[in-house]
Amino acid sequence: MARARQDSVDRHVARWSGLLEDMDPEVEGAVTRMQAITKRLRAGHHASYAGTDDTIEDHHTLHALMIQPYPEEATPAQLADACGVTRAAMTSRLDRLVQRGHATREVDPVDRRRILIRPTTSGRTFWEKGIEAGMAREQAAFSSLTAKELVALNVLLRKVVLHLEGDG
Amino acid sequence: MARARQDSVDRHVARWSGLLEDMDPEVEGAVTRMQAITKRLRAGHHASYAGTDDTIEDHHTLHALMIQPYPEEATPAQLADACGVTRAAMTSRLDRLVQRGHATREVDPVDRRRILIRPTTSGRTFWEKGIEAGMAREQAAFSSLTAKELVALNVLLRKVVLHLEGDG
DNA sequence: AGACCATAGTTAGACGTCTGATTATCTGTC
DNA sequence: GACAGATAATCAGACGTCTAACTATGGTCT
Repeated sequence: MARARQDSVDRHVARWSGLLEDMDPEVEGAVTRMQAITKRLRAGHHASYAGTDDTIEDHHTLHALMIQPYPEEATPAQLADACGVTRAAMTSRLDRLVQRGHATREVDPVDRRRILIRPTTSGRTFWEKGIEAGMAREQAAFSSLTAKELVALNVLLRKVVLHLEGDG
Repeated sequence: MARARQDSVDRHVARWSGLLEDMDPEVEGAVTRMQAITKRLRAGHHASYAGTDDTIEDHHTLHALMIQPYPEEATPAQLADACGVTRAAMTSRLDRLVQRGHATREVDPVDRRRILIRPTTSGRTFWEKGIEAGMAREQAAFSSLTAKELVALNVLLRKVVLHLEGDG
């Protein structure tokens, strides 16, 4: 039976597992690997916008807008929740998005405290191009897993996420 | 056979999988779940230092210092690599660490361009206390998985990491 | 020795996010 | 109708990181 090769995380965990007797190497390995994978993906996404006026944050905001139940309209608060950032952060994200012509701000005539954000044609084009490239990078990152392994991975991750979400 | 319950990621992926025909829901699910898990862990670590003068970054820096091959001595460049931040960022991290009495800066007498960082007694205490609490949070996050499942998870993640590391 | 390039650390300025305060609008109650 | 409290968005100030430029020291080659 072929023993799997060691990755950098195995070496990392081995180095300090001796110092800490109550450490679970499998937990530390899982945490460290997930951090490494997500960090790598984030760096890849970010790098793909280098040299342009747009950023990965712009794209993420626009993505949240496009997949809303009403895809042509959302409030800053909804987008902030969808993106997992504060409303203050969303304000400055929207400043950029509007300034670059990817979205519009409009006061809600029904409730004038609210602002309605809508994508422009330019915004939709930007989103579509970016989403394809982003998915390609993510699929490349997981190309070493078979379809079955990918399903198994999600079964395990889903258990963790459900637990973190409070077991509902 | 019991169908696993849906988590928020299932709903998230389902909502926009209709809009994008060339999306792989399993890849998107794995990416989104890993991001959710690491983000939650990061928030937990960060929150555990709220109300103190120390930060999770201080602790991470000190951790890198403690697990170096020569655990009582490292250069800023080594720590920056170990922490995955730039040297500029490490400079300001070390400013804080030294100012708070957790580490010392010393010019290397052999190569006077280099600075040697060493932990103080206070730094070691801070590291030990934090590492225990941090591991407890991580183990709690993965407590819904059995030991076998945790191993299986790492087998899958290791394949991904090895691939990202260039297959060596 | 002197010129040249590489290396280690720091500094300067920008960016994105955060917390907490502020302004404007809506809702419910007297 | 007026007032108190809730809600939506924004603003102000701080923090941590980044890139790029800068200073100081070490190594190499003629």
